[in-house]
Amino acid sequence: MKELKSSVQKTFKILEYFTTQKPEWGVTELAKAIGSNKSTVYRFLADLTKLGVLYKHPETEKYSLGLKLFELGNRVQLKSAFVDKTHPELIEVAKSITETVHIAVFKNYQIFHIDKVESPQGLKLSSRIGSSGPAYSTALGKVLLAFLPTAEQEQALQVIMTEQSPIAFTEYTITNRQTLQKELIKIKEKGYALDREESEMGLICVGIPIFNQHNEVVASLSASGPSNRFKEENVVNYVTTLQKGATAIRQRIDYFKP
Amino acid sequence: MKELKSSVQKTFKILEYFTTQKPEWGVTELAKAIGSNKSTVYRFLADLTKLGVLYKHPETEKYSLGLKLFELGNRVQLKSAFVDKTHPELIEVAKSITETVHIAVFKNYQIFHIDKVESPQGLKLSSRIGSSGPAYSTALGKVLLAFLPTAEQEQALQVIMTEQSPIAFTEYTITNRQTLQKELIKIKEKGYALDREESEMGLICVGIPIFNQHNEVVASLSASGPSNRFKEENVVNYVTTLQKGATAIRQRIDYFKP
DNA sequence: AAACATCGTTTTAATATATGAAACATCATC
DNA sequence: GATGATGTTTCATATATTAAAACGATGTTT
Repeated sequence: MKELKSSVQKTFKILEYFTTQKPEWGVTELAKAIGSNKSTVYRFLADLTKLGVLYKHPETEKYSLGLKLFELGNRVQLKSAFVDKTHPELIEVAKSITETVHIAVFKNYQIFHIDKVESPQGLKLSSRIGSSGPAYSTALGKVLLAFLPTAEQEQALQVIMTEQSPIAFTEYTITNRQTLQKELIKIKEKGYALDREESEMGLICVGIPIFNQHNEVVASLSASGPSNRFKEENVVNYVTTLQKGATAIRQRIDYFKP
Repeated sequence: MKELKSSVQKTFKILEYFTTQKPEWGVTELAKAIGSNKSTVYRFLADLTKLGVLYKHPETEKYSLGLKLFELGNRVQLKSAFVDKTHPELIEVAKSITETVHIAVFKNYQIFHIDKVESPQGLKLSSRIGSSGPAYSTALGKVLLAFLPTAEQEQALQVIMTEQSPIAFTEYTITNRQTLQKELIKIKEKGYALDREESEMGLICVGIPIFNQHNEVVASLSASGPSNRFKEENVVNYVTTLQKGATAIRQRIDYFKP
């Protein structure tokens, strides 16, 4: 904590420790994890709790993220001006496809999941809304890359290949720049991206771009399911349904740009 | 800003200024509004932007709430352990009722909207997820109050009547403690609350409680619509459908307590 | 039941960080 | 090209933040 200059940074460094994997922390525990003084962390937690940013469990005395963050999170424009407007359409698409449907945007050279509607069927994905993931190994990511303006795509590929040093999650993951570039060209031609077990064995995914009324890619839409259920011959139908959804979304979001 | 001691408080005081009504701010403007120095606010905004908590529009140079808050907001347990699990059920209820459906919890003696599914029909409410509102003038609020343990209800009524000094939004709004208390008893007997234009003229609302597996009220569920469409004879049907939803939700949330 | 841990909380003086006035930069508009 | 409105940087000063230590409460071990 010595390296951090401003209290603002310290505040959010603390909040970042409250993850899905570890949503509850005690003072001492957290101070140890952050490598900071106990009383310093104590004061931060106390302050944040008073504001409702953290919640202190009456019995366990452990802290977790509070309603204030839920409140602020819902005020973010991406949520109020995009997700809220597109969600009903997502429900429609999911109903018609009967597989899990996702929307993602491109952020920091990664995909950022902003909404999903889960398949009513047993097998589901476990992606979290508000979570990030690699762009190179997913249909959502590849399609976002494919429809980026050339200069931006160049730069994105550069960053992905150098700073992220792609990991082969499965034997099908594309980790090579040339291969990815060719794939992106093909995606742009076909209008959709396919991910056949590139990020996880047994998982298949189709993704299409969502354009705003300036014809800029603003997000991508996907359907995904287990490989045994996700038949080759359905892909065309999925794409058609997704595109119908994308068109409807386009009407609703005006000139939105994330 | 002089009165505020910790930077944590200053940070969230700043974030609170980014509302739905005014989601974008410039430095000078915001400094004036807060009553603080320009360069101080500038540094806060710069720090917050670097962290992704705020977003600085490339052209307008204005600041707005950023994706980091969306991310953190989705990690709040109420969202990940409650809303995510209950949302599909909400969709079902809304589909079957064909009116807007809401879920709220009780917080700080107010109702806190945590999820909604809008009616596909033209006329809609404009409540925001993550927003608070009075408990005494809504079906969601009255039903939450009605099923509170006696001691807590006492205290809640006390706070509401003294600190909130109820406002008569319409001629039907209950602003009197005795009247409200009688109403709560009736609600508990009947098992549901009705709001006939008590918070807004032309708006009718039915609400029922959601219990967890310890039989504690954890939330309330409502259907609402314009008075011309919302016929008396449908209320029973609505209640039945809502209760079916509440039962399904109860299964999914285990012993959740907000 | 005494001794020992472990946790949250409070206190303190030392110091690092936040502050605000002023100057500067950039951009419109007049 | 002067004027006024932005955002941004600088710097001495004031002040909030820091960390060690002590405290109190609770639970665990011997």
